[in-house]
Amino acid sequence: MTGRGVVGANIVDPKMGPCDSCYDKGETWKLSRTSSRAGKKRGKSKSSMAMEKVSARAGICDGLVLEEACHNKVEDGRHKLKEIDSSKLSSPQQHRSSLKADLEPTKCEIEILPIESNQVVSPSKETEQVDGLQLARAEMGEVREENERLKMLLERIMTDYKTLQMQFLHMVKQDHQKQQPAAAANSPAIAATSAQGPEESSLVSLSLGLDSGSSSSGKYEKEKENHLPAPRNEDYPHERLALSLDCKFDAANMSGISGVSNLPSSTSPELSSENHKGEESGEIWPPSKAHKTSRSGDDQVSQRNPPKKTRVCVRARCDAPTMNDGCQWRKYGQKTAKGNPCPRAYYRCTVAASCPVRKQIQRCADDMSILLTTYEGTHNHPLPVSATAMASTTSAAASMLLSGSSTSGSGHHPPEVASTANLQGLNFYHPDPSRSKQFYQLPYSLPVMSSPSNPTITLDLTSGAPVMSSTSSYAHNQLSSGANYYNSMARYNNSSTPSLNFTSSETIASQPTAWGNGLPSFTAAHHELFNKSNPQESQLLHHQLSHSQKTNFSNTNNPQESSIAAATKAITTDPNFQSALVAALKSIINGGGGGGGSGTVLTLGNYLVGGAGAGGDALEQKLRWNEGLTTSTGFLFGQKMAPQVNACGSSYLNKSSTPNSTSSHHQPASLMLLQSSNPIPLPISFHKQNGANAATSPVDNGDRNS
DNA sequence: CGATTTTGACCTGCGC
DNA sequence: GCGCAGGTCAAAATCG
Repeated sequence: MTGRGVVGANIVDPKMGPCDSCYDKGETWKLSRTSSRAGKKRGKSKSSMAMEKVSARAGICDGLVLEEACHNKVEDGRHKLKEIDSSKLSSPQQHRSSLKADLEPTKCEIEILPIESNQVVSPSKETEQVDGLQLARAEMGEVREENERLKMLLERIMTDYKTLQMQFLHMVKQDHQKQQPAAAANSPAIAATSAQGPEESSLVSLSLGLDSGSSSSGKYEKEKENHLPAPRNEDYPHERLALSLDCKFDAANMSGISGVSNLPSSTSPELSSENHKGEESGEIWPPSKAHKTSRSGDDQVSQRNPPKKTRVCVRARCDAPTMNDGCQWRKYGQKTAKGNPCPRAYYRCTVAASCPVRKQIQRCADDMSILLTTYEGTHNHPLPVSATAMASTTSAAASMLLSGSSTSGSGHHPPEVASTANLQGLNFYHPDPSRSKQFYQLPYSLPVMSSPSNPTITLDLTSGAPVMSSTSSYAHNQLSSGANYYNSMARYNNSSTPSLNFTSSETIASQPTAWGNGLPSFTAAHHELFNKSNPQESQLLHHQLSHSQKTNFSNTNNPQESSIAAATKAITTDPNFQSALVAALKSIINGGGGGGGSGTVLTLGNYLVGGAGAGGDALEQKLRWNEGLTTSTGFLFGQKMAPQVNACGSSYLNKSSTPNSTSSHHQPASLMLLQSSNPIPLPISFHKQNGANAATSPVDNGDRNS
């Protein structure tokens, strides 16, 4: 659910496909004319491997159209491998011909064959060829693994697609049912025994005014992914509600209902807000902007950029003027907002000229060390790797916002009940009750939504701040004020924690309307992490945790403790899990760090591991597991840290300061992997240490803009 | 010199 | 209708 846009950006990169493809093709043809046979074969196998990858990716990008082709490739490769193995390859010539048949595209084969037929094989060359064969085999193995991974990805996408399809069909069915009001309204028994089956019927009857199909399907999807047994019917009320995570679907449903568009489901805040806004779908941006853009053509804009209303506010401790989220931003305005001495800066994304994403940055009035970054919109371009974490996070948060609004349906919960949640280990809440108008308020039924102009959801990333997502916390915080806000959060954290992280099984008891039993919640959380790593590692992690949770969950009276114990056990005792997690972390660091050169420190709770200059290997070496570590969920985000404690020393806070003066103090990045446990959160965070080249790292160079 | 930031003016929505 | 506040624009200033 999270980071759909991000994933899409990575996979459906319009630049990547063609470029790679062309390059690979060129390499293939060039290598086909070289004299070194082994090299030729290696080159060819690589190029063909790359071509296969490209074609497989293209299959994904085309929305599974080429799924069958990918399957065929995989099967074909397997078949050929078997042939190679079974033939025993009596001679080098046979080796070559077999490999050629396996590895080379037919085009290249035509060129090579004449050369081969005229060649006399010497003993030295023979060994060379054997080496080449071994290399080729290894490469084939890589190709096969890659194909397997792609296959898995395709399967997952197919699952999503099927789920979507089911939901769509269900919606259509519901529409039909609505058109027969007499039968539907007067005979609930009929509905309960409809062809949808007992599960879905129960879902319908238990619905809080929402389309049930989407959630149920989404639930099953999650169940599938978790390899969990199908839940019992009596669990469905919880699970039904827990499905608020599947906001994409709800959003899609809503869009269908409102007739806004036929766009596929998306987690994009714009789309969601569009759905919320209904007939206001033509509006893109705050009024003034919308008016101006409408002058240049409403239709164009509305098609290209859905309206942006949903906001995601990231609240993080950051002494630097801005939080590095990986994107490039250009400041276009600054305003002193009422009630906050610190001015608010307005940025727009400059990665793409037409990108509608904007953000606002402002210091928290109560705590100058806290930076409030409000994102609005979704990037319409491929994102830098370093930007995907934050993008996916905000997207997920926006999704949660929307899902909350959709699942609340005809809900009767007080606003504070719905206004706090925890997504992927993040804390969502209204940071300032006095300004609640601006912040996330769940509309209680779709048709009569009292949607604020800019519904905002806040992610509390203030490291060290307690997890606060409970109703009581918020209620209390509404009574609290100012600097005591977080203290009150800490105090009330223990009472009930309907958070989404997998430690919060207590949710069931304390707030059944929140997030269900925690297992799927944890899945949603750690998927974020897993998806950034090797899928196999992801699966391993996934399996380990799921299994541990399943095992311990039933044996403990306190589900929360059991979850914690399960995770702890999985983390601390299982070397596979550790290695997988290390690999995942390495993947994140290498792929998403974005800031070159500086060291990486892994923190588990208060436990520092790694050090300056620590790369992946160093991380792996130094990774140790803190006994106090109770959970590990998978949220990632980029954050800028600065050693200099100068809360308001940013250029936009102090005119006298210059970008140089601020950027030179930046630390390249901080990756926060969190999450926390109850009662005391133990964030797992990566801190890019202030290396000598920090100031010249790519991240730092971009900081000036962000 | 181009890109970016600053900053005052302007526009719009909303509450009274 | 008026004033306020949020948001944006665009010319000037600044930076690399």
